[in-house]
Amino acid sequence: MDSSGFCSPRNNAFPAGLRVLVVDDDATWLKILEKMLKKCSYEVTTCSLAREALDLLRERKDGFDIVISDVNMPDMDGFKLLERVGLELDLPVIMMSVDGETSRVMKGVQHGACDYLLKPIRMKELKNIWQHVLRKRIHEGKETDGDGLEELHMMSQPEYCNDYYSFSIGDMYSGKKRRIDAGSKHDDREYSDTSCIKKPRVVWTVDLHQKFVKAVNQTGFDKVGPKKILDLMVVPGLTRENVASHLQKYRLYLSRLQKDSALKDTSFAGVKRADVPPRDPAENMFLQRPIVVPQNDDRNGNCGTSRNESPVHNVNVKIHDAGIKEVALGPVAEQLKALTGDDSDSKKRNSQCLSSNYSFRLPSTDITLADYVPSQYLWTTEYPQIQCKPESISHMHLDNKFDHLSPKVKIQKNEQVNTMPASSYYSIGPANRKEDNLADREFQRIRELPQAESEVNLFTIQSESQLSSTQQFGQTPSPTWTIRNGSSFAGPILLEDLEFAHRNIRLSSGSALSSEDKESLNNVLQGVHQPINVGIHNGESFDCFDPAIFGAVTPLYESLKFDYEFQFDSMEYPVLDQSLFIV
DNA sequence: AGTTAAATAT
DNA sequence: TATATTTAAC
Repeated sequence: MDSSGFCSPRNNAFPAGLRVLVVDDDATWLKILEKMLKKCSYEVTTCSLAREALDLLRERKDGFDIVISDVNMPDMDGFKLLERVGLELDLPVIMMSVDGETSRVMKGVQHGACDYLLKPIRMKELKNIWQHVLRKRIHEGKETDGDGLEELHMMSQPEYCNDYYSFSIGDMYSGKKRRIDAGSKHDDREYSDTSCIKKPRVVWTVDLHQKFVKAVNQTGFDKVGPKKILDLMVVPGLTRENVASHLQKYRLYLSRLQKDSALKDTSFAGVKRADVPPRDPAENMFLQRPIVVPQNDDRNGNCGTSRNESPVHNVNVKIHDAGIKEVALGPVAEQLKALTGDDSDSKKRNSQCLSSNYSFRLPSTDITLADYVPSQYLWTTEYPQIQCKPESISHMHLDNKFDHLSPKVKIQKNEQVNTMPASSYYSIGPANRKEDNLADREFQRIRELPQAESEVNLFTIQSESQLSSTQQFGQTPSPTWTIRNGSSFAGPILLEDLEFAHRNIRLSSGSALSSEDKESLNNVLQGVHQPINVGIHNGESFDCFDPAIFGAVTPLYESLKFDYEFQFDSMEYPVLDQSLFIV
């Protein structure tokens, strides 16, 4: 009604401040509640004494919209206060206490409490208290038009204004206000029923996911829980449930990888993987490394899309001052087993199976990238950092000014293995160009190869560069890479396959390819469902960040493990889309 | 609180 | 239709 500020026209602007009076003798709780309520964009007044509260309410008759009061208070029973308020002011009152003793709750309700909250109180509970105000008004038939309703509706999506954080959940909501204009169509039931309040969906941007992974890594993979991650992430508005959900998905993705790799192992006749000395499971976290990408003009990290567009397109990527863009790398398949171990003593066993040596061998023929690269895995980042999912390829073509630099690679849509990121965006961009003689030589070689042969050599060459990379790491070079034709890949892990393929694509197109080369690449990558513009451009470097190698390179691994800001000298060790798991 | 699975939204 | 995310349930 008019008496309430939050409902009146003058308070049209969001966030509308529902005026809440909090009464609690416990100063700590008072503080906490105040903070939480303010986060909800409410106008908060606190009071440590029931009598004081009563006085305040009487004094400012129309100064509050709702009262939240603790049950146990020294000077006056919370129920009494409740009674008084109900009698004198007819304001909705929410009672709260630490215990949920039925009789108390009952009493509270009987005395007219519109709700009974148990401490600790969650944000979402507070967030929705406005409903009580509205409901009461509606029931009293005092609301006139839908004016107040719409305003209230907006409040269901409070913005968390916190200067401290670079972004808030509010920013991540897909269509922040998408529902508002549709408000007129909603019927009253939606507003009077608590269960109808829809929670804005959290969009797991690259940025957010990075935080997530970082948190996971900080704790230790086998120890993390949603709560811990949530705390570590420090993202206002994000809930434990959100994190739990993401974690679930993450694990699912990982286990899928594992399963696949296991399958491949089985079909891997003859060659057996040599187990490496077990390491601390805690070590077997996701490998994470920044992908360093030269940045052109897009410095704000919003790649190619504006806030208004579908959230999925809104990929946030951290950009360093130097104009470097980095994207978190996801997990390496090899290390997944630790995660998904379902048995009690999984730790021990995991530590053993985690880091195995890979020995691929391979026939160097009949390779079809299409067999190894599900379309979902295609990264589509291009120079002026444009990201899009496969379905949006056409857009990208339109947008990509550097289109001509990238060969059009067509990839066949594959089975749905490891499709963690159906709607994921890979930001695999070109790494900084640093002199890589080896790479140059290889490019050169590719260019010189006859077309037919070059197809085959894509892999061979890769294997060599791989080898050299390994050596750079001070590793014992891994055996020759081998790829079988057909659907069975000699390698142990799918992720690797993908990465491998990726690398090869990049390798093959990383240099200024001749038209023949492009053509041949197209031939290799045939079977097409959707034309994909693989974001490749000149100066791309090679990636040698391979699990096979990594598994054995403890030192390096260690150095990377927790260091996300670490400016990886990635020019040498280009990147892999471990960011596969970007949602 | 952590997980898992069902329900929804996109 | 397939996924991503939220809810509910264990």
